[in-house]
Amino acid sequence: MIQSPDTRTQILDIAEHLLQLRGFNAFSYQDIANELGIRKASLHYHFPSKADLGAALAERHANRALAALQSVDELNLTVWQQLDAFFKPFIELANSCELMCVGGVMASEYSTLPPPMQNRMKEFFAIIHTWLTRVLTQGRASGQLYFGAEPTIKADTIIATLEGSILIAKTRQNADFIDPLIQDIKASLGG
Amino acid sequence: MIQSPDTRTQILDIAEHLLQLRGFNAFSYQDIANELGIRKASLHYHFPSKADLGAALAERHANRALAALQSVDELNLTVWQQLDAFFKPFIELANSCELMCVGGVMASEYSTLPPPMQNRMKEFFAIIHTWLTRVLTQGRASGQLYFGAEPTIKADTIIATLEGSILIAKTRQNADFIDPLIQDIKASLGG
DNA sequence: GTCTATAGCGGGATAGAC
DNA sequence: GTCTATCCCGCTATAGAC
Repeated sequence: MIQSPDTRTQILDIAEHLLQLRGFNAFSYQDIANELGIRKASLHYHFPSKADLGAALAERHANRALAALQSVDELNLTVWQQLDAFFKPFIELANSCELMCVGGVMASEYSTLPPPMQNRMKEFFAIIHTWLTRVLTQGRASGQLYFGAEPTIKADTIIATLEGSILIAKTRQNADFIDPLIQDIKASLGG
Repeated sequence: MIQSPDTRTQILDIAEHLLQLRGFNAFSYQDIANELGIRKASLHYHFPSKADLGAALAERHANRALAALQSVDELNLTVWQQLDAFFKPFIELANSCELMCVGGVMASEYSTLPPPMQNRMKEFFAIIHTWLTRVLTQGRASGQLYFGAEPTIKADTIIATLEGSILIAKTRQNADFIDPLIQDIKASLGG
């Protein structure tokens, strides 16, 4: 049975979409209120300040990433399936040609964000980097992956490439390059 | 003999720095005026609207990139030296741990930018992609580079990785990873 | 070309009724 | 929890003196 999400969750969902579309500094409580169909003053009941809203967004995003990667771990997938699961959300964002990664947009606005948002954003990147480094390390040890660099560096390269691909898709309003680019990443891992 | 740049150029220089530090939507005419030591109203004499200023910034950046790459072409460098020259500005931005690439920050704010800025930003990326694709194509044809993907895709991968690296450095406030990451990119080209 | 002064808008945020 | 009403602020932009 599906119950409509509570108001707080709906606010977070709308805010997250606006964050990915425009960035944190370029959407307002008014924008959220318009979409949700309530008055902007009411939003302050749920999130007293925009910094509180931003911190909640960043925290939810880090928590979701951690949970999603732990779910992947529980599925007994092959290394290549694990990597595909990791790539998937980035590929979807690139294919949209308009949405930013929540982590990426917070990184690009870093210096203007309230400190709690900055810290949660760092957590997000630490989570995905740790996970990917571990998968790369295990994959190479088991002989399923072949690459020269240190796993921690390879993880940085891959995450940078995925984040950058989302930007490139926006600059071009076209994501035809994304599938062959993913193949290129896999080739660099011996795939 | 060094003459101090004209006011218009000084405005562009200050605005560019603020753009790289905070993004286009997060700096104001007041910020520029404070740094330049004149009143914000005076800025409108040089750039009637902020959209005009943004368009001038984006155009100058595209022109500079084109000129810089043409200069590299005239130096009779080896392919690897050409690539190093290409990587250099991205590496410097990553090492700053706080400045964004002008192109990258415009890409991340794309949907909120005035159309002339969007178009100049696309030009910038087209310029660097065209140049890098050509160098990769020639380098492989001459046997100096070895890689499997299409040169146009390899160029996308490299540009995405460089743009993403700048983001990663900001998330970590540390760029120790950047040199080995560059080595990893070179390794993917047979270096 | 730079100044003062100000218009006009939209932002985040609060008070208090319901 | 949501409303109306309001406050204060900073923003872009303009008018007109110098």
